[in-house]
Amino acid sequence: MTDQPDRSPRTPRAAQIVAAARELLEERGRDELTMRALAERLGIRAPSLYKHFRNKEAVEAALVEDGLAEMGAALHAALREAERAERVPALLAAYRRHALARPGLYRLSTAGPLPRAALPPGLEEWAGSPFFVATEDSHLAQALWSYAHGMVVLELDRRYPGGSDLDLTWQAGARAFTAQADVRSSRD
Amino acid sequence: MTDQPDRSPRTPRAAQIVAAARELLEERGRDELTMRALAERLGIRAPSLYKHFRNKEAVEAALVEDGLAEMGAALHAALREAERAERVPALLAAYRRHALARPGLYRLSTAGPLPRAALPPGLEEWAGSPFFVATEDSHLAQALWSYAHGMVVLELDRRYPGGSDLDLTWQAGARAFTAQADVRSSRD
DNA sequence: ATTATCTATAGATCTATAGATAATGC
DNA sequence: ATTATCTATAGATCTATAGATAATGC
Repeated sequence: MTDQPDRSPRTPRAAQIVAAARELLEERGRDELTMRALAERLGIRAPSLYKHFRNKEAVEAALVEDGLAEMGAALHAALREAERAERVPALLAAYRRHALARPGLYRLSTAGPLPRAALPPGLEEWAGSPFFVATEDSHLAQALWSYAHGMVVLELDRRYPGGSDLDLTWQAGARAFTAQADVRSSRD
Repeated sequence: MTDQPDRSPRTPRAAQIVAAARELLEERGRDELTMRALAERLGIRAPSLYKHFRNKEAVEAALVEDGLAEMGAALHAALREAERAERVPALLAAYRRHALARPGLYRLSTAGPLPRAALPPGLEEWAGSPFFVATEDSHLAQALWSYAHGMVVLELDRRYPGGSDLDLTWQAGARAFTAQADVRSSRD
């Protein structure tokens, strides 16, 4: 388990701007995260933001970076604390809890193409590596990640029929992936 | 396996508008599906569209309806043609192929909240019912659907690391869910 | 000196309504 | 008559740049 990759430091003002952007994102959603609204929240005029970030994309990339780093940290921590046999369910539980606690940031950092050029090298891989640790198989790891992501986005978008017991649905998936991970590791 | 629910008929002109909207959606993406661009593609002015659809939302709802109905038809057909033991992989293969063949429509009809009030009653349930048939368990069905959706959106958004062999990833998930469905049905 | 902010503004959009005019169907 | 279209336009936005001015740090 390697450490989180190095990240470029932010000036104090840039950090404040990102913090405000995040509040806006969570309170009002991605569509309303505009340079104007962001400036207003900070008590300045929109053009002033451009002295700290090149453009709106750069602000969003900073948010995505934070989203990946925080999710990665949560998943690594979950594995650290879990018994070996409980890795898959522990990982899924941490993924769900973390994503639902910051839905705006989760969506921003997972929907649409990743601004890979603007991210610290290795961060994306580091954030995803817990799935490999839990499954010990690269394809099963990607499948498990896809499952977790699908569950979260469908839950956030209220796509499940009313009355669905999603705890049980998460459990059903966890059982399927746990069983498969066990099968594969017992073969070695 | 019940039949597809009844849907309200469209006037010929409304059907043309929806067809043009769909082309626009696939060619240029959701952001560029505007009333202006849609009118231009039809050779008319934007205000004329409002004689056929109440607003932009209504046009989108018609697209979502088509997306659900077509996906449902594809999934029902896949089950009809599959051996009992091959239901889960057949369903997943049909889901993937269908979604990737019309990515714009897939995204429009699965991202964000469903405009349930504007949809034919029963359509949503009918489109999702193949997952229940394949798994014979409502929670496993929702988990399987979530997995399929997660795979598709991550593939469309190019989220998997370069060089990933997604065929193998789909297979790994199919095995996990097939095994679990077998376990559960052998208990009865 | 340097940095952060401001005002002013260019340049692009969008959705949707009101009322006039042309085309079509009995 | 009715329906489909048109023009004109209200009313809201956005992002981002240029150049001036105020605030801050040596």
